[in-house]
Amino acid sequence: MDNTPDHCRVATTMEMIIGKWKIAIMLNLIHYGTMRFSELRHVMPGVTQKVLTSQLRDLEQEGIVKRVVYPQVPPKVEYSMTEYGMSLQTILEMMHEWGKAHLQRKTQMLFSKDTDNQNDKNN
Amino acid sequence: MDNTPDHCRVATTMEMIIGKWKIAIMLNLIHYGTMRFSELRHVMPGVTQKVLTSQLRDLEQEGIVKRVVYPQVPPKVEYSMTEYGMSLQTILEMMHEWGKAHLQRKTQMLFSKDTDNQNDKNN
DNA sequence: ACCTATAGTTTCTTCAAAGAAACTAACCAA
DNA sequence: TTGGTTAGTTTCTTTGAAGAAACTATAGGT
Repeated sequence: MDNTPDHCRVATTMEMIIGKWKIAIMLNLIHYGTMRFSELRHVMPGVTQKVLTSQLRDLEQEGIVKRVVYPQVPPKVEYSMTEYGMSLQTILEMMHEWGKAHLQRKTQMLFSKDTDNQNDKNN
Repeated sequence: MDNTPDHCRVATTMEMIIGKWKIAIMLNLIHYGTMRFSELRHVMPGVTQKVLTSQLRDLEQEGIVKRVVYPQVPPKVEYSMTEYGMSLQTILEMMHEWGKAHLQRKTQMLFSKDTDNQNDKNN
């Protein structure tokens, strides 16, 4: 009675955090501690500068990621998880584990499909 | 060295599961056990039939949701989490909790912004 | 003959997120 | 003065997801 419309809003909240590359960014920052912009780009080839920037801005605005600019030339900007952001660590790592297992499961299902007809022959 | 490109793929996997309404669907199914199509629609006003159907199909295809059709007129179709889907329960509930707290935090920040200037007066 | 209920499907439209590619700023080194 | 480095921004295009609204199938009731 008080938990029903809840579900919707919570999902909405999670979406802010889950945007194509945000999980990957956070996992990398948790793993490496602190990273420069170019390092993030390096461990995540496939994301464009524009998108990476905007995802980082989003996370920063939510208080999950901290951005530190060093006034140098060439520029140096370091990103890291805030303490608040770290409250997501367990969830993110569970997602990571679950996702890995899920991929394995799907791969297995592809193989077992091929051998499905000859099921008891091969074992 | 073996965990870097990983992050990308895992995020990709999670995306399949996180699509606008999927978290809400799963949380509801976990909470209520088994639900008819119309019941899902009822607890999630705001989602159209088309979208609800397609999200359910996705979840079904991933082996997370089970769909049971009763050959009746008018039709009766029941949805529930599979055992495999239930392996997401902990993650989903943690997301639920975290999301709730996150919303509260943001609400608080809105209020505290108003009173920020008079900070030590009020306490 | 018509209405109702349930669980969809179909078609058309809209919109935001994402991608590609080029451009910028600032300073240093050769 | 040309080039290199880093961390972006800008512009334009593409794509996919989602929404709105109407249509479908089927049987039982009146």
